[in-house]
Amino acid sequence: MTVYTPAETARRSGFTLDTLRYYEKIGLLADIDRTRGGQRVFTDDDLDWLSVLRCLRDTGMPIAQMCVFAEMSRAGTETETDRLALLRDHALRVQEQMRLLDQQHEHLQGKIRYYERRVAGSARGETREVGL
Amino acid sequence: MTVYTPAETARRSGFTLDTLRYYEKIGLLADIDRTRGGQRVFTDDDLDWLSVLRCLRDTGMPIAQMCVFAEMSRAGTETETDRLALLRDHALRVQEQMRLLDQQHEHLQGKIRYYERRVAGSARGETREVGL
DNA sequence: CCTTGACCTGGAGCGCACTCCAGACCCCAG
DNA sequence: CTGGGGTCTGGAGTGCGCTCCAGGTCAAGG
Repeated sequence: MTVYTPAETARRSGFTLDTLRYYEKIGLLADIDRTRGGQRVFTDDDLDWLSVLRCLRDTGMPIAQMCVFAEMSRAGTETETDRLALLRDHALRVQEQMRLLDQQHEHLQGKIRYYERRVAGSARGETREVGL
Repeated sequence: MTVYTPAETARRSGFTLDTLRYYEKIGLLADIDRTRGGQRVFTDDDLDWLSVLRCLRDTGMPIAQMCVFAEMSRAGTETETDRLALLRDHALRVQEQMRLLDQQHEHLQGKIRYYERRVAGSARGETREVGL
């Protein structure tokens, strides 16, 4: 069974070491193995869990809710329907986020085209900007 | 020419009144008209500009960079190529953001399907979770 | 053994983007 | 003309998610 040093785990997960320690402190990461001396030892399972945390974080879930999810994951199989509900709920918000991002990206592209026309125009000595 | 009260502008732009004042204070909003008494009066042009700010904000541009863009927009036509460059640059980041969000949304859907199988399974008395 | 770089803890500090507040002023419906 | 809700300013405060630090311990190569 492969294990990883803190630094290696940071590298692989994309979280800083400080963030990993922080996540453990607030209960997002539980039961991390230690050496006799007290240094953390991460496993592949830990990396898998970290990839879930990264997914939730990158999709904008607040840490408080991640803690709820982590807590439920520790609790046992009877929380699975709740976990499912939480994830479905979150997925809806993510979809809304994607919709908005797409829409604003369109707006941005429109602005860019506007400036492209202006810049091309001014090369030919044309004039002033008005509004959007 | 239509004008709007602060409250109406807040409603239409989706920013709070406090945020509008904050934006004016830091220079994202300049030359806002006032009544004799000193109260703000917003125009359609202001609303257009606010929709640009909203676009940039919603796509994750830091306020500092929005200030740069606002500054350039005030400066005159000779900054237009720079404005274009800034927006193109930002659009690239937005595309990367969309790519990541899409990918993590996939990950999330995978998790959801996993729990759907588990929940369906446990209804038939099956057993324990392992890993992802 | 010794060095030296990685790692530990608890707790303070930070950067961002607002958000709230006190105390005063404005303005319009009645 | 008055009442009350909307708005003003300057400045302090908030919440989030880390990030940094001091002062010490650990562990692997030479």
